[in-house]
Amino acid sequence: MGTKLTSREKDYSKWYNEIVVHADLAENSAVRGCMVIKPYGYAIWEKMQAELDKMFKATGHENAYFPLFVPKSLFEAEEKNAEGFAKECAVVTHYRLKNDEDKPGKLKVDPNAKLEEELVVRPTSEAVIWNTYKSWIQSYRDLPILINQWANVVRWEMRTRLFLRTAEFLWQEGHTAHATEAEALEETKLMNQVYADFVQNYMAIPVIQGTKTASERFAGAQETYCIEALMQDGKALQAGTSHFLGQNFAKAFDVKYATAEGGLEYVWATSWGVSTRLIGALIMTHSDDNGLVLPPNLAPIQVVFVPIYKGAEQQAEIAACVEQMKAQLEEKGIRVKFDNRDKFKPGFKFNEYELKGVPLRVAIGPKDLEKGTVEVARRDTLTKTVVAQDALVEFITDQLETIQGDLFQKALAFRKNHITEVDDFESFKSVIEGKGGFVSAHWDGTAETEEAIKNETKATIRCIPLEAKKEAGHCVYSGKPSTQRVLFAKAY
RNA sequence: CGGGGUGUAGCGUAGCCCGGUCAUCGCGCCUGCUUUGGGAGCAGGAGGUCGCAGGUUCGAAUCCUGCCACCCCGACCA
Repeated sequence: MGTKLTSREKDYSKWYNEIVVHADLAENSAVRGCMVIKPYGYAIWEKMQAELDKMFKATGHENAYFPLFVPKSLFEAEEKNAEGFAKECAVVTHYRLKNDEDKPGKLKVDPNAKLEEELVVRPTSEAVIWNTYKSWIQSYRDLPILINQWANVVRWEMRTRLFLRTAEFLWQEGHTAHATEAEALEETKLMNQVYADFVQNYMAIPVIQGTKTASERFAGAQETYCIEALMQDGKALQAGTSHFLGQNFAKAFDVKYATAEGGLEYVWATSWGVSTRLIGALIMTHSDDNGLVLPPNLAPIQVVFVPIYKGAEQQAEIAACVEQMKAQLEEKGIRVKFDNRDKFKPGFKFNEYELKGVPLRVAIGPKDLEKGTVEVARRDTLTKTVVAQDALVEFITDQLETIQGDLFQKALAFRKNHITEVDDFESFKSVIEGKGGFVSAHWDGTAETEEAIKNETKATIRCIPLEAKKEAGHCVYSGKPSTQRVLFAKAY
């Protein structure tokens, strides 16, 4: 606390970091590239987990847990997947330390404790899971398998950033096995839709659903569906992916099932995941220079009461009044905090909860006690309204819903303003460099063009939107014919 | 791994070019009094091997050498 946030225009990255740190969400740990998620940040993640978990269960999935370590031989079984992740794997080579004879009090790796086979710390779990599925699947009666796991994974990224790209991160990964291609494809699309619903309805972040180009696809996937969000600085963020894995993993791990007709077939696979990166998306979508702005559906605290008083007697009087209102709100399922700490002044608390993004703040002092009112302040608009105490529950219920909707609409309007249709490469470059956001343009469908554009502009194809209308056009780079527009942007 | 930069109290920093009361300031922390409707004021106080190891010098935070760590840009990326 105590720091005024830097302006976004000057230094977006610093602005983001300050919100994360000062809003008490997370900080860098002593371990390179890793982050400590602090209680308030974790509470947001828990809320996200709870809502996602409900949605997974509602679509027929169950939770399970698989090991952190992947023996190298399993890891390399699916070649494309292994190749894609090889450069960022942490590897366990030994299982014991011993005293260092040369440096008293220090330890060293015991060379005699070298593992026969190295263990890869999972960057994703397809390999261990498919190796397990092999023993679970014999018949069509065993299918489908619809499993999700909540876990941590490690990807040894060169450059890290709190929430957006940490060396270790928390996520969920769904791994399903199906008898038919059509069913697996349906599952892939279903989970893409679940993600879109969650991110839009709970996080109030508008997303574009689409598929990835071959070069941006998940390593080992035949098709990657994604949701792409747009941050306030005009850069795109991949918010969640759902992969159709075809029979790649079934073949790599030899997972076959007996069909009803007596044949033997490889099973079809999907995997899908979202991570703590979503918290990063939340921050960069809604926050302002006063700090975090949380959508009511996810806020760990939806309403905070701040008392204003002189002396213990008045404090007690106000506390009694607040407790009553608090109970009424909690009865409606609203998450309420009463900050009755005597060590901090009201002004300090006002700023603190703004920094933390609590959607509504209720201030109550002697004047209110007299008149039977309270002052309600909205975090997103920073506006204040005086409300009668007996109308408070209704007012707050209504406001929470309004804020949720307004946040989404505001972000949606911003995104609409930042999707620019472009038909020539000069405009393409100037939009990417200047205004930012998504550029909707024709593309000839080749990896070469995609690569060339990336090299010249740093913009990548974020997705081929599911809802793109078919229209004849010419590739913005090569001039070759194209049938639909795709979305380009600079991305995180 | 290529290119650039930085390491001074819990955090953020001044000083370094030009060696000499230089260890500076802000936030935070502790104590006391006054305060409490938008980040309180005053007074007092605690806290530092100036990244590490050498070297030059009468004298090094400052100059030289070597390490180490971190940050930024690139390649990679949920």
